[in-house]
Amino acid sequence: MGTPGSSGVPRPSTKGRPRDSSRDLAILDATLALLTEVGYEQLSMEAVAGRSGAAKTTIYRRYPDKAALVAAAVERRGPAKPPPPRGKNLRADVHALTAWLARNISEQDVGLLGALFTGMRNDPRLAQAMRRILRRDETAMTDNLGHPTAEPLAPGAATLFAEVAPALIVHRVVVVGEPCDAAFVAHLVDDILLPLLRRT
Amino acid sequence: MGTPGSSGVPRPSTKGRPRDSSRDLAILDATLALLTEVGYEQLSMEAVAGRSGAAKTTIYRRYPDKAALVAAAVERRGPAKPPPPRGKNLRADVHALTAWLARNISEQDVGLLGALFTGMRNDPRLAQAMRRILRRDETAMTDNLGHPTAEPLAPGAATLFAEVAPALIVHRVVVVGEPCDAAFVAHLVDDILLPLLRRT
Amino acid sequence: MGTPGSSGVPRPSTKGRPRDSSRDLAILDATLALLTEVGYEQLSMEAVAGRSGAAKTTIYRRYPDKAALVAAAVERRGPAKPPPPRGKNLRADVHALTAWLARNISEQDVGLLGALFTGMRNDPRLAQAMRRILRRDETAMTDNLGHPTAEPLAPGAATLFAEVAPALIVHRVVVVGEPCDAAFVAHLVDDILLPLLRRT
Amino acid sequence: MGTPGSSGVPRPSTKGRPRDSSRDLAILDATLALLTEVGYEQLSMEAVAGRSGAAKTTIYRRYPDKAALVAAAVERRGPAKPPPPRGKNLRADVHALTAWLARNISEQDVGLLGALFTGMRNDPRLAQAMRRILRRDETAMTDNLGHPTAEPLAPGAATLFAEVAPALIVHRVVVVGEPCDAAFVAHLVDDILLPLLRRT
DNA sequence: AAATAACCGAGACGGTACGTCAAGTCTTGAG
DNA sequence: CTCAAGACTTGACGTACCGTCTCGGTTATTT
Repeated sequence: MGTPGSSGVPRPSTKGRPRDSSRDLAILDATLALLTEVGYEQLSMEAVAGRSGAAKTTIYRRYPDKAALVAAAVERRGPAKPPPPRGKNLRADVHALTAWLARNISEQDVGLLGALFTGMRNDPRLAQAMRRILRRDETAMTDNLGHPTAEPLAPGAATLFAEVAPALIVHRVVVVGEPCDAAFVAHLVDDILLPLLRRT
Repeated sequence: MGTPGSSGVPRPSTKGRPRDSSRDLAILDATLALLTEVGYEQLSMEAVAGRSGAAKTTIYRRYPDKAALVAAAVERRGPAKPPPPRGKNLRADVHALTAWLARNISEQDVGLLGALFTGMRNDPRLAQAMRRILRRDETAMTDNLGHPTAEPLAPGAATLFAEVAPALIVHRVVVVGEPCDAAFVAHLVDDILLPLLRRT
Repeated sequence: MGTPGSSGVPRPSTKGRPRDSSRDLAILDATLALLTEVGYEQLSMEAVAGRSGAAKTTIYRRYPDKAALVAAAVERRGPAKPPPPRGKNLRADVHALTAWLARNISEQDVGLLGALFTGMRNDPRLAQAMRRILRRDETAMTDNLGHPTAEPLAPGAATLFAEVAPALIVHRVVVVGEPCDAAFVAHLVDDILLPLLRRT
Repeated sequence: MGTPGSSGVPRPSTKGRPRDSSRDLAILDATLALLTEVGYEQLSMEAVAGRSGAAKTTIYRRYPDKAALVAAAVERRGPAKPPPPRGKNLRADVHALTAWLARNISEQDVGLLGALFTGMRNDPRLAQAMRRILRRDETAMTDNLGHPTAEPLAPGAATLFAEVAPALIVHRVVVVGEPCDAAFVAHLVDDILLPLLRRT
């Protein structure tokens, strides 16, 4: 991908002036900020350069194009930690997890989806990377679900949760166009998720 | 929106030379064709003009910008008719409906989502229009579900189906990035949809 | 030229509804007004149509293009009458004539020159027409010069005056870019015109 | 004006990639060529870009609009050198100078006048620049007139020549619309210029 | 009186060119 | 070799007029 963390291809090349790592931060910070401000389509490389104080060359030396830059910026942010389950009450745990997920997707992942669409057409490998990031965030909660065994769950319940909950939240935000408020989260938990987790 | 299909408000304006409806067709056809060929982002007004044989001004007279053009092009296409339920076997009916929905979304609605993202930032009313079209397609099947009563369903089952099935299919295509093949449809029907429809 | 006054080619055609002569006036008035307001280049047929209340078709039915329209508008204005010579004092007569000419050229003919330049490239016959109008205005004063014989003049003095005076005034306004004020007129009369008229 | 030739103000800006001077040449050459081929009105920025091989943005980076581009193109051409006076025969000197001037104006300055008219309305400072160029060319001959003193001349004779000769030549070409042939030059010299220069 | 024909307004149509913006590449000088 | 700055090509944007072409409707003359 050409990101600094990647190992092989783009040769960190021991000779010459070393890359200024403060530039990495500035670039990715500016990208994230602009991404949430104006969205993916309206985000211009020129604006990233301007805000970060870096030259366009410096950005293009690191990332081959806009989509890669956005991918790197979002990847760096890292998977936010989901709230740990209390373990006593299954509904409370699922509800907390769902609410946290709804907030995360609404606030952060929407911008990513724009990048995904562009990337899908231009460079399948890039689309793959975007998907990996999105999936990483979505599946981050799988591990913590049902561990302390509040209640016996069907086998594959965690996987099922990780499949259904994000899908419905994304659909709500993007296609339906209404916010993931408390009522929606409750509906999601009580009418869809819990029946599936218990009965499967 | 000013699209030809809209009633009343934008004054068909009896004065002056009437619009050439063959231009409408040519423009929308070219738009749909290019949309599926190159996707929303790569679709340029210049290309639409070129392929349709219409001048750019003729397009801009009808639609204020690219997003409105795409919205109109997709709206015209109309909601494809879902397969009618046989009524004997609930699983067979749900499966047929889901498979049909998966095919439709994979083939047609993906391009729309790109338009939706751009429209969300630029013009909320446009985003609203795009959502309306997407929802219209998604809810088209609601009416036909469970009518001949193959099996007693939970109240609100149809609504629930219209909420969950499209969400998971879109998520599969866009975020997961894998095709909605037979195995996935079966999984969707047997592990998620049928349990919800029967038990709620 | 296609102007209503012209005799031959475009057939006033006795059949059918006759042309509305009020449209002629409105069109030519609007043209003259816009010509002085924004100049020849910035004058658009659309603006003439808008201001005159006539449709573009109505204008193009009368004049084949912008240059012809402007030519007709200026021609209609007609040659302003130069002041009659008093006859007693040659210098006074020449001065009055020159001052009148300077005013006329500054105020009216400047717009024409733009049309002339366009016409020169596009349609030599049109350029010819523009020149005829300009020359008609310029030579209008020839007849009245020196008739009551204030002073014996060289043969061809009137022709010489009609050749030199307009040339210097046009040059002053267009190329030098300074106004034809009293000082310039006096210089023109005393240092150039009178010596030529008396001595040739 | 921001033209490359201007000193100081517009910051040559030592930072960044310097402007490619070969682009300057290509652009101005193409402009001059097209100017003489099709005239000012028909000269399009797109054509200049095409012929010069430069992108439109490269042209617009240097010149704010068409008139400024034309001004720069003409300015670069520089004042053609008038023929040096032989000094023996005043009439021969004046005739040579006049013939040279007639040729120059007919061939080159006519296109400039079109630019001047547009510029006059759009930007007075630009019109000023165009006038400066035209005047520079016209007054280029003043210095060489009468220096070797072929014959005693009236004071201010050179200035008078620079005022009258160009005016009559421009008028002949533009307004009268007839060529500055040998007969006209002779008439100009013998009937107008020499009497003025000798007697004033 | 009816038919015909040219007129008129309005405005759509295919074009050409405009001047702007952003993308991604290239070229300088400095470190 | 990196960095900031900015010039460069490319291609699309949305706008303004051009000159032509329907429309529905309006006068006139001719049959």
